[in-house]
Amino acid sequence: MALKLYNTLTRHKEPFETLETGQVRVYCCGVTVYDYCHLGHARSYIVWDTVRRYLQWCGYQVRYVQNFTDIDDKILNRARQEGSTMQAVAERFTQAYFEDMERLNIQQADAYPLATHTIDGIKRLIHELENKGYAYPAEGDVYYAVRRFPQYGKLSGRKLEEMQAGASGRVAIEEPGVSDRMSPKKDPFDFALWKAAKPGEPAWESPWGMGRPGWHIECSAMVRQCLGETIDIHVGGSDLVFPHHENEIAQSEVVTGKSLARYWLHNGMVNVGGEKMSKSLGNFTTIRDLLNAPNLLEPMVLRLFVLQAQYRKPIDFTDPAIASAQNSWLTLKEGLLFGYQYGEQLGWSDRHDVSFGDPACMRISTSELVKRFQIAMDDDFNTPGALAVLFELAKDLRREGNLLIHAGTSETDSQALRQQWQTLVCLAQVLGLESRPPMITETSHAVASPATVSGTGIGSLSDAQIESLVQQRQSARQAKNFAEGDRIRNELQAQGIILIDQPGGVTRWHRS
RNA sequence: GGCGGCAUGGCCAAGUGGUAAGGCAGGGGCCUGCAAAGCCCUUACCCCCAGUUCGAAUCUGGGUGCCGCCUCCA
Repeated sequence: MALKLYNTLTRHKEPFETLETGQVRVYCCGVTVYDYCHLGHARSYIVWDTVRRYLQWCGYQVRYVQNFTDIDDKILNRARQEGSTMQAVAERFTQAYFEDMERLNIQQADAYPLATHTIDGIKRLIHELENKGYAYPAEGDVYYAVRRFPQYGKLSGRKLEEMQAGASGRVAIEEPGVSDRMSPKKDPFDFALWKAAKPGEPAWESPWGMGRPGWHIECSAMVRQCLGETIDIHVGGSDLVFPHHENEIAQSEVVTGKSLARYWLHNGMVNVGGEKMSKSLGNFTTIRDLLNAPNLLEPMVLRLFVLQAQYRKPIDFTDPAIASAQNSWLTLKEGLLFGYQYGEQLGWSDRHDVSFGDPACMRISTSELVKRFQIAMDDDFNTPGALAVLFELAKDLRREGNLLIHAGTSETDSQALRQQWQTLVCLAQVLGLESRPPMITETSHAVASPATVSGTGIGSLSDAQIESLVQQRQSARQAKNFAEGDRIRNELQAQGIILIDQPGGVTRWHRS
């Protein structure tokens, strides 16, 4: 049993080996903070959070670093539009990022370096590149001379000769007189390490004049500063493979003479109608738009939606897909809440302990199901396979719960059920899927002993009123007056009271 | 044009040589006055063609279709 990961660098699944025993250093490319995060971002960070959780569960000590790009043309444009400043825009959307991620149960990184706080490291790196002859200044900019680095293209598997500069259609092919400023690049594939400041833009002093860093260089500087010269895992969206990660490698490896990362992992895109969700296409939905009114989607639905596909494959964001995930989550949630709902009835004496329901305090056996979960996750984080295990546990628990509600008892051993529940809670937590009751009160047994249930909802019937109506219905039914009996049941149902007729003429009830 | 990826039931999705996990949605039956719950049953020629093999969704070759990247990107 050993973890294997698909490494973009080699295009193979490889056994995972750490640089230092028991320690994993991970760098994740973060967002440019100029707008709210959309579902593409959600997927990426849910996936990497799950990878991190799994590594932790396997016993690794994980150091996880993720940057914020807080200087960029898009941020400046937004600031200009709003009559605001780059810093204000960046801070606002950084805050929004944290809010969104917290809802999705994404653990905080160990460090969040900012581009604007890494200027010294960036300048040092550029300087070293310049000294080694890989960077050249031009009109206040500094460029990386891509053709000097023979290994350029090793991550994305391309050769400069085979690429068609400008094929994406986004870069104006430079023709004399067309652009207002001819690029001073010596080669179209060269990229900017440092950009000369335009009037009025934030700028830092440097040996090349007032300016600001290019995009790619910040990650090279941050990895080096926060994690060291070689890290275990570098992750990000598959759209970053080229040129961003390729450029990071070119920058870092020339300076250090060492590999930047052992494993490169890339997540697949979120599609809409078969096309990539992106800002430029305008087909994006922000995380908050999906989770806030009017959708009021539980954040775990989004998490589940993402984890139901293998992380490298594209997923299609559609209404039916979300509806399906929503129902799936309901099933899982019922299982996760099982202990809270039925623990008392099953005689779990520690139900009111603070640690009840805390996965950290649970001990799960190495059952067949846990092994299956592990085998799935060990295979390049096969979360759909892992989820199949969770569903088996949850569905089983749901069945037991139904039997407890409807029959009042279950054949299954209480401790066996407890083991199942704890296994589910623990494994679900590895995937970041969690649910706890909104509040636990002494009187919140939703089932089993109606007399102790307190009706607190506005306009709800008291227990005595309910009992009385149930009695009336019993009488009607005994008199074969089923119309009246059904009328009373419907009336109660409208108030959220569910009646269950049992063999022997006993009617149980509970609030839904 | 170059590089890479994908194609499995109504929808989603695992599975990389031995005869198809799981989720969602549906159908039928038992039980029940009706419900609820439970139980049982139920839907796949794995894009096409050729090949290798005792045996292929899984390997090889050739098609077809879709997607991503080729300096904004998660």
